[in-house]
Amino acid sequence: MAVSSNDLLPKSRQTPRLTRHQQTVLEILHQFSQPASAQNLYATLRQYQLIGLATVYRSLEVLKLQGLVQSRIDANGEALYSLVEQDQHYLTCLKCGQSTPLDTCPVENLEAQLRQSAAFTIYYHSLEFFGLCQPCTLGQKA
Amino acid sequence: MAVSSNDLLPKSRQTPRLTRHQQTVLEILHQFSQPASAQNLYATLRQYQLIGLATVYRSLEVLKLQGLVQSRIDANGEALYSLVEQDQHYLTCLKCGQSTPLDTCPVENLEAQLRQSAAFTIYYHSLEFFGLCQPCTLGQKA
DNA sequence: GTTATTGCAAACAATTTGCACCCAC
DNA sequence: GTGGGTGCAAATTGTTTGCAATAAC
Repeated sequence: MAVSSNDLLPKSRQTPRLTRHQQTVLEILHQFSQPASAQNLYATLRQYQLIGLATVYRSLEVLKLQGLVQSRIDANGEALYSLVEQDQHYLTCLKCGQSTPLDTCPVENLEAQLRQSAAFTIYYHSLEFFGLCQPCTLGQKA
Repeated sequence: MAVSSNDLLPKSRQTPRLTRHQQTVLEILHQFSQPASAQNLYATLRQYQLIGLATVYRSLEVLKLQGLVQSRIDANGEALYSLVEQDQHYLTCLKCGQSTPLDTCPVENLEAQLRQSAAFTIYYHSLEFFGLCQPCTLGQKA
């Protein structure tokens, strides 16, 4: 575990006081290069320390409220969590459920614009295109 | 029920053969101006005909696969369904969970661009900004 | 007739909650 | 000591599935 969780805290917003568990959750998320489910995080965290599944959920909830962690729901209805620094732009197939990350972010301008407005404090955004991937369009998959 | 469900079918894609229930689901969704939960749709449909909750879910699943209906998960983890013609751009508060629709769509260009590529058939997209609304930023709510 | 669709009830699984215990300050 | 954080197990709840009855063609 090479990364100190302090490195993961944004300087801009008021530094929250995080518990040990919350910090470890951040660290694990940082080590994962992909969004992970709560159950997945739980299994991983268990290797390092005694922790309950409920605590994982509670920690993720706190971290989301801090704007440090974001989540999206995958094709199985399971929530996938990731650090807000990571991409949230996907092409998602309605049939096979596979999500392919997009490298372009076409909304940065609007986001900057919205940030100006005092009416809402933006932490992050999510953009997803839904449809059929090529194999599913051709009827090759379930 | 003034709207025939045939009016709700896009001419572009191959016309799917919809069951009576699936058609009624489309009609109800059309009457609702806002996204509705499956349970909500179920209650409404019950006023018109005998139908099971499972059938509502199964119908929505079929309609989603046709690209006629889209869903998103609200703050309570409940799926909200709507016709694809309707907006899918929100400002969502992480604290109180309220979603405010945006009127601008900054991604139409990219979507048109992506449609060119044969690698993915786009039905619709969803764009969501997450953060705190003004009352929650000021700590006035929960 | 054959096949897909349906309603109902039971099953499922992810998430949340109650509560006693423990730790930090 | 006091308040929040925690683990565990039970409860909750949206959604899915098994299956016999039914409708569609």
